[in-house]
Order: sequence, then structure tokens, then C-alpha cells
Amino acid sequence: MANIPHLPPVTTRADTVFTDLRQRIVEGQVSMGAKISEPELARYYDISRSTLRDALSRLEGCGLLERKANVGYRVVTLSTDKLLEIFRVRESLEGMACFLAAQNMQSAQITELKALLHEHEQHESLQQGQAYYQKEGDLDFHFKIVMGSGNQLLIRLLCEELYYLVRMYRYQFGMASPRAKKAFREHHNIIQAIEDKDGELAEILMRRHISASRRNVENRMNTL
Amino acid sequence: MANIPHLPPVTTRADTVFTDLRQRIVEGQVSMGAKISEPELARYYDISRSTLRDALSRLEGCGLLERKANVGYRVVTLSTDKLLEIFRVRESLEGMACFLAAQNMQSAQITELKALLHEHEQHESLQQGQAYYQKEGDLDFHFKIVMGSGNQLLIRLLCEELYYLVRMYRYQFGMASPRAKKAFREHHNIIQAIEDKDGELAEILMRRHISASRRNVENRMNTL
DNA sequence: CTCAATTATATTGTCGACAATTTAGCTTGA
DNA sequence: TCAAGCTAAATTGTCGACAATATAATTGAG
Repeated sequence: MANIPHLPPVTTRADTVFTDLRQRIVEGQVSMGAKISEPELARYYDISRSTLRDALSRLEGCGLLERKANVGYRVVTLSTDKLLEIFRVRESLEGMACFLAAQNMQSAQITELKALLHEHEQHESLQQGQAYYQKEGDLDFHFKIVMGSGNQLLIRLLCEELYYLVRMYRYQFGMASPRAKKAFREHHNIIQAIEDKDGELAEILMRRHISASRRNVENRMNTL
Repeated sequence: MANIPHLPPVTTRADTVFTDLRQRIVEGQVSMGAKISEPELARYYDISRSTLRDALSRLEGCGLLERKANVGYRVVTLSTDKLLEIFRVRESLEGMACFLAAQNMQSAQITELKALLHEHEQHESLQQGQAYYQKEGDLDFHFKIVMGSGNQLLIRLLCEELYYLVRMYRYQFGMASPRAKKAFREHHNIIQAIEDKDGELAEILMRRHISASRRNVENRMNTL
């Protein structure tokens, strides 16, 4: 019994709501810190509370919602402190991802990665292109490297959990940093190390790259 | 309105089941890879399926259960590959935790940590003490360091998610390695670096410590 | 007898309702 | 006027039932 190519991904109502609500939280259409009213949201999506709660509990697993017994769910409240915590975790996890990517990434994947960076360089001159890069493009790059690590646990922790939080910060704190140009150069060097299969260097470069972003936020915090 | 000291933690039926089932999965009383029959488990705990599903979805968030739409939950199936993936993640995350602990740990906490290690050294000579150390004691040590990092995200990822998986491996693969004595020495050196507030050294030592365990598993795997 | 199709069974997904708890509003007293 | 206690409303936790889907058993064709 051969598999039908691209068989329709089995998706349940809760899945749909989960994905949609996640997007809305990330983009700030549901304000951060906001209390989730289960009856209201259930009416909004025209589903029962049980189905909604299924979706909500998964959002909690992603760290986008917080729950207190007998009180309910709230959208997570972002803060500079939490952002700095995320940077520390990214620094360690993505450093490891880079190390593993240097060992495991296929040449086809590396080519893809180069193409992505090149494409971003095209957009760089454009003002709105830079905005796009800050929001999504940069994470695409990091995403591809994590995928290249081949470590399923790393992929889950970063791509399916942390990155949604990171995107939420970018959308809602909208940090158009002056690091865009430096970041391009750093990305380029990281790819080079991966291509050279120099895992140790790749890890160091990635850690510096993320560490620089963290310090950038720390400095901005201190001056304001 | 002063808080009543140690106000009874608000706990729901789903909370209780979550905690109990987690314990049973970790200890292997529910076999790994086993299909979860919602009706059966609900009867076992004498709760409704809705309540049970609340607990199950949280177990999924911990990585102890896997879910497939319209098919249901299964206990995660452990494998050597997955164990090695966990080691990579622990190496990076706990390395960072150690680095931060060297900066943030209070002297009282450090004293506690020393006491714990000393206590373990007492048990070391006993055969069953060693078994205990392999199962729980070692993780207690790592747990305390992660707590000392002060990074809430790190704490969540390691103490509330990964460590349950690690304990599950230890219970069910029961690896009484010959590394016990070396591990003591390594723990000792890690504490020293933390006490000296030498974060970089502490991180390196922790990464080596975990990396050695990983290689130990890899070697065993190759010889068998 | 084997394999495919079909039917029957069991399981998951979804729903609406009730109970328990929390929150908001009101009353009362100082 | 304000605070504390009480009452009412709303929200979450829990339940059992039905619908949709997947798994198992049965039947039938070759």
C-alpha cells in the first residue's frame, strides 16, 4: 500500500486553532500579558471550550501562555530580563547546533544556506528589506543551521519553542538594531566554518554572534 | 493582606494525575513505547477523559509522551540515539548554567552544594549507595547548579523537562557505569571553579564532565 | 489459501452542561 | 470615606455523551 504523495496532513480543529492563535500572539494581535477568556475565545473560533483548551495547553508548552490553577491562562509578559535569559540559552544551544551542523550538514543544505544569505544581501540596501531581515530573515538563517544539526531535540527546543518567543520579541519590541551589517558578515563567517567542517570554530563564531546581540540589548537597556 | 505562610498549593485533579503518571512513566511502571488508552487510564485514576487529557497534554510538553492526531498518545520510546542527543543538549545548556552559577550562586548555596557532594562521598563505598548515586544523587548535584544559575528559562528546560527524561533513561537502561569515582572528582573541581567565580573554567569542566558520560555511552554502544 | 474490500468495534475528537473556585459588586459598620 | 464581610456573577475544572476517525474482524473474490 504505497503512500499517496503529499497525503493531506491530518489536522484537527485544535491544531488549526493552535497554529492560528500562536501566530496572533507572536504578532501581538493578542496583547502580551492579556488574560485569556476561554468562553470568549471559544466563541471567536466557534469551537467548544474543550477543543480550545487542548490548543491552549499546547501553547503553554511553547512558553507563549502561562497558566495558574483555577485562574486561567495569560499571554506571557515579555521583559528585558527574560529576553536576556533567552539570549543565554540561544548562545549555548545554537552554539552546539552550529558545532553539529559543521559535522552533519549536507553540501546541498550548505548551498541553500548560502543562497539564503545572498538573497538577504540583496534586500539589505532597501530600508524595509532591513526591517524584514530583522523580523524574519535573520531567524530563517538560524533556523536552517539548527535543522542542519540533525539533532531532533535541539530542533524541537529551538525551532518549535524558543524561536516563536524570539519572533514575538521582534514583533513587539521591534528592535531595528544597527547590527544588521555586522550580522551579515558574521553569518558569512559562520557558513564558511561550517563548509570547512570546522565545528569548534563554527560554535565559537555562533556564540559570539548571539552574545553580541545580547550585549547590544544590555547596552541599550542601560542607556535608556 | 499578608500571605498565610505555606498556603496549601492549589492543586487540581489533573495536577495530581500529571505528577503521578510522570513518576510512573519515569520508573517504567508504564512501559516505554506503550500506547496510552484514555478510557482505561481514566478508569484507573477514576477521573473523566477530559481531566486525563489535560494531564496527558502536559506530559507531552515534557517530552514523555508523543501524540499523533486521531491515534493518541504513546509513551516515548527511548533509544541510544536519543540519549546521545540529550547529552549534546545537556552539554551546552549545563555548561551555560555552570557559567552563570559561577556568577550568581550565593555562598549559602555553594555550601549546600559542597555538603551534598560530601554526603554522596559517604555513600560511595556502599554498593547500593553507588546505585543510588547513579540514579538520583548525580542529578541532584546538576539540579542544584542549574538552580544556582538563576536563569528561569534554563531551569524550566532542564529541571522541569529534560531531567525527567534523563531519570527515565537511568531507571530503565540502568547504566551503572564505572565512572562513579571519576565523576566525584569532576564534581569537586566544578564546585571549586564556581567558588572561585571562574565561570569560564566552570563551563569547560561541566562540558567535559557531560561529554565524558556521552563518550562512555558511545563506547559501550560500539563494543556491544 | 491469500489478499482485498467491507463491516464492526474501539478510540479519539468535539460538544454542551454542571460543579467548584475565583473575581467583582454590594452591603454594612466603624 | 474606607475596610471588611457577604452576595452575586463569571470563570475554570470536571463530567458524560455523541460524532469522526482509526483499528480489528469478517467476508468474499480470485
